[in-house]
Amino acid sequence: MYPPRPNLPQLLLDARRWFEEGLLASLEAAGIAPVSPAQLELFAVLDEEGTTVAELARRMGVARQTTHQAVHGLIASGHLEQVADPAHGRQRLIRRTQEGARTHRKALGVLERLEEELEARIGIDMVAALRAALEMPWGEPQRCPSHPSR
Amino acid sequence: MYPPRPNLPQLLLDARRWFEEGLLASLEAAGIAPVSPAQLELFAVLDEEGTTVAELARRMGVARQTTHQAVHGLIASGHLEQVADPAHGRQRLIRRTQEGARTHRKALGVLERLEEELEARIGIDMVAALRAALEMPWGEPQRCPSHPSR
DNA sequence: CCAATGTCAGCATAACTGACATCA
DNA sequence: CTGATGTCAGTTGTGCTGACATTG
Repeated sequence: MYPPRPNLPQLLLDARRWFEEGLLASLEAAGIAPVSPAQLELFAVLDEEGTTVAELARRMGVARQTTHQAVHGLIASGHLEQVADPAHGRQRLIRRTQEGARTHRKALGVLERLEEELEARIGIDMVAALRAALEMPWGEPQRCPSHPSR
Repeated sequence: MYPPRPNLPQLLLDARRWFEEGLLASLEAAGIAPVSPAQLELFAVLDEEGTTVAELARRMGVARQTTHQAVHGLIASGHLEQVADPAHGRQRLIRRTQEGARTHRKALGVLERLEEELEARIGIDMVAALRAALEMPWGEPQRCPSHPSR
């Protein structure tokens, strides 16, 4: 074994991949119109009433422009639509279309299944502990000085 | 709150970012020659004796070509070197240079610190539980049928 | 011949920054 | 004017696949 103790970032990435792969494979198998990982992440931060692009960007923690790109793709594929916000002239709300809602439900369902499957594999309390740790507020990623090289 | 219960892939990604950002910021602050995230991941799977590119690729779970790219960059920046494997003519072993070893140690040190910092913030047993859950063998990401749309 | 390896080249995705017009 | 927003454009990083020569 090369590292006596695998590093956390690596483990986190692997875990995320596990979900991503399962999700994409399942959606594809279900004949859902192809949706990219980034687009799926976008669905997760949507709400019913409709939201602005800038707000979505904040929720995802990425730049406005990045979100814009993903939204654009989903509008093109018919999952989202833009409607003018009656209250604020300049803003446009992003909402799911019927098809978007269908895909969204499907995706959420698959995630549920994957989580249950994981519970079956590593134990329900393991998953609960994982969730609990991840849901805690970690605070800012702080640059630690790391002064002595060892 | 938009989603009553944040989905795991999202949480995993956020957690990974927390480490990534802290690591990169710390290394930059320490005046280490710039290393990309992917290159850092590469360091994690290196060993002392030297390894082939193909082996590194397997350890990282990415394509041989992807690994080759990262290795190339690290050779260019003086962190790695290629030496011919005396035993197998066609293979070339990838090893750290002195500077590579220095950077590696530094990176590992920073990760330690970050993990300790996290323990201080969310509790040492939370982190232990996180590690435990992530280190379990999750098995294949399985495509779950998810037949009923609701 | 076959399989594994190292390598080059091209492509897709998703993040970023910069820039700019618009509107409250 | 200022600030937030929506949008276009360009760039970078990182993964992929395809292709091919080499070597055991």
